Amino acid sequence: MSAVSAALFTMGKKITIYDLAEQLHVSPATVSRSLNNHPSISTETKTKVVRAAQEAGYKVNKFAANLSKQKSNTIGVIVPKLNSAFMSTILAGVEKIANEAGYNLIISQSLESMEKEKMNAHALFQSGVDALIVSLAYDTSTYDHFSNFTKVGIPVLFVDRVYPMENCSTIVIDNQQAGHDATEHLIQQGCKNLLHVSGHLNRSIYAERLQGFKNAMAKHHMEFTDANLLESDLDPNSVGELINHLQQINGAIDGIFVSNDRFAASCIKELQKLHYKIPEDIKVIGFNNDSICELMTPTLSTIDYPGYQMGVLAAQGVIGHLNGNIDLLPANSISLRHRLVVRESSSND
Amino acid sequence: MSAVSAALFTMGKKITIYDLAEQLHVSPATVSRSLNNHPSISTETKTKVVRAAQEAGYKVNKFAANLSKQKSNTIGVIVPKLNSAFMSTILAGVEKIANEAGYNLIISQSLESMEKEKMNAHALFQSGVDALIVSLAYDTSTYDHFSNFTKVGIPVLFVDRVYPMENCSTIVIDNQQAGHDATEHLIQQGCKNLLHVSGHLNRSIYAERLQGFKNAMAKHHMEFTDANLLESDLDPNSVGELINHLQQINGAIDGIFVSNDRFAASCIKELQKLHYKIPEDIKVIGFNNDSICELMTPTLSTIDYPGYQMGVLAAQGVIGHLNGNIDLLPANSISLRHRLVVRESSSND
DNA sequence: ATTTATTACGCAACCGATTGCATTAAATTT
DNA sequence: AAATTTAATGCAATCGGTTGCGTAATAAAT
Repeated sequence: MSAVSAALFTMGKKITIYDLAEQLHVSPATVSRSLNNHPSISTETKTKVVRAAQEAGYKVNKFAANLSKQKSNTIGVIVPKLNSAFMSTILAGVEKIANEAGYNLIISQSLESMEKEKMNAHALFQSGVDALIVSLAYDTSTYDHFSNFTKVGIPVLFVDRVYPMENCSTIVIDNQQAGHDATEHLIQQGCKNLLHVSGHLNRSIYAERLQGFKNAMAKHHMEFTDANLLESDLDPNSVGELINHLQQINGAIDGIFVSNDRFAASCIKELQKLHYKIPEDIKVIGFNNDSICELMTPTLSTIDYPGYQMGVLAAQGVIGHLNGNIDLLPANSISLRHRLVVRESSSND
Repeated sequence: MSAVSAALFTMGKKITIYDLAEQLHVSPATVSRSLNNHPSISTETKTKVVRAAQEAGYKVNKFAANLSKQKSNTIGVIVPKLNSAFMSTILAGVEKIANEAGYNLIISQSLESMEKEKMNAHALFQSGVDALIVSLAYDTSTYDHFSNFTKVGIPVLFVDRVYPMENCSTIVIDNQQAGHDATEHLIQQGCKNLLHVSGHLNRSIYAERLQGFKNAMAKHHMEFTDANLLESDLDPNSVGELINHLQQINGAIDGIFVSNDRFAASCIKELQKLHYKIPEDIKVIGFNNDSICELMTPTLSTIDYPGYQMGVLAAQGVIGHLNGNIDLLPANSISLRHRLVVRESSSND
């Protein structure tokens, strides 16, 4: 390292391509092209420039680069809640890929509110993200706040909590089949009187799981009535609703399919307090394969749900599209495989 | 909305201050100042400009604004893992405040590796973040990658997994006191033979908790030996080490203080498999007050740990500093209150 | 040796907003 | 009425890269 550049470096002075250009007696254009490995620059000058840049501790000014390229190298993400096991798993997958590809992530949470989701979407739009990955809030019912993006060609990709918008791909699992599998499992374990504890049915994932539940019942000649369904916000504080429901219908429920492991865990805990034996009296199956499943007593049967994979795919999808590589986004919907995981809470022995 | 601006709007054409300037027969400077509510612009023109901007669907180009202001309105965050209950809780707090204050968050995870942490730090530096919030990786042992920031005056704030760097504030709890409290609780419950399962001791939080553990033992005239300590990576797969340790020391451990609820849960589960009764044979206390504590059987005693608050404070700290409001950053260290939570896993009855 | 391709690089406009320094017009003071 | 403030706005440079187009120099073709 030369004395001069060492001095500049330690001084923390931000050096620009103009500085390099001057130092090397070439034009800023040449410096820029060299740094970006442009074909029309000789290998000789290229290496010269690159080395000088290194020595001088040169960093591109992203603002300037973004401005002229009209591209931010940033992906926006909106999730309902950051502090949810499942969502943070998706995020971990997204981050892994984005980071490897040199993309930044701007992450925001809607806190399950459409209003905040809108605000986040606008903020991200302003920030000039190159793509948007979204998992919808509970109560989102209009979707205009995403059309800003699609209108100007910014890809929007929905993950898990999806909505079928024009030109937007979705990454999901086959929730209906999964719901069916969970339900059929309970039936096969001998349950005669089923209950499905669902999330808000305006979110398609829950509606589809319910449909799977109904299908499985029908398949096994069981009649579905209101008594078989409890729609919940799946918040731990709402466990009381389950107990109320059980008392109201006054039927001996012997199998419960809960659309979420966390809430299933809370339910089991509460049922145990009321001296129900799980699985002897009531068999329970959850959804997600949260790490909590194996830590509970009894361990919780569930549907394994590839959150990390979904995140990975989402990131690969948008980045592949942006970079013009394998472009998954023309695909309307990508559905990942789920898996029934049988544990103690639904087993007979 | 005029026909012209409506047309522009639907066309998705990006309109600039120059467009507005032309349309209104004023200079771009006036438009810019009006939009930024600069005092030297008459109220009349201000409202005129603002309204026109609204109608035209004008959005500032952040790249350009960032470039000229040399400020990104973005805060960088590096956490060890996104998909950790505790970290995502911190993040939720950070996001809440940042979002309210109009700041974006660029989040990245080090995956407990110093190398990735370095790369993330550099990437964030490149991205021109205005501030950096960090929770350190397990194996981080050098800290130069943060001095780039401090050198050019970008505030760096450590949360939870901290390191005392020149000019960097930290947000923590009193880990030593907390470790002491947890330990003393076990002693008061009658435990005579303690074990502390710690995380890597090169992370100060774990070293401090261990110190608290030692202090409590000393206070109660118990001698600390190697048998009383198991250093672990706290990964669920490492539960075997605990069992090995118990067999090796061949002493009837009757109280375990685990430095992390998740791992405590795994330990309890494993101990139960080996027919230990918790709490009768062995009392256990964890750390964090993870939501899992209340879902386990037995419910897990722990130290309540204000993760969300830490996130909130971290964000408020850097933003307050950046905006020149209440500036917490001169404070070397901010310590939040912890709380002993006694549940079944450590109770006598 | 002359013409035609290639290669390597520089010029200068551009991306869109910000801001110090005039400048003009209106208001106030002397 | 002349001089001085004050208020409101415009000029033009600046932030740091990027990139279309032109050009000089060298190589290849005729």
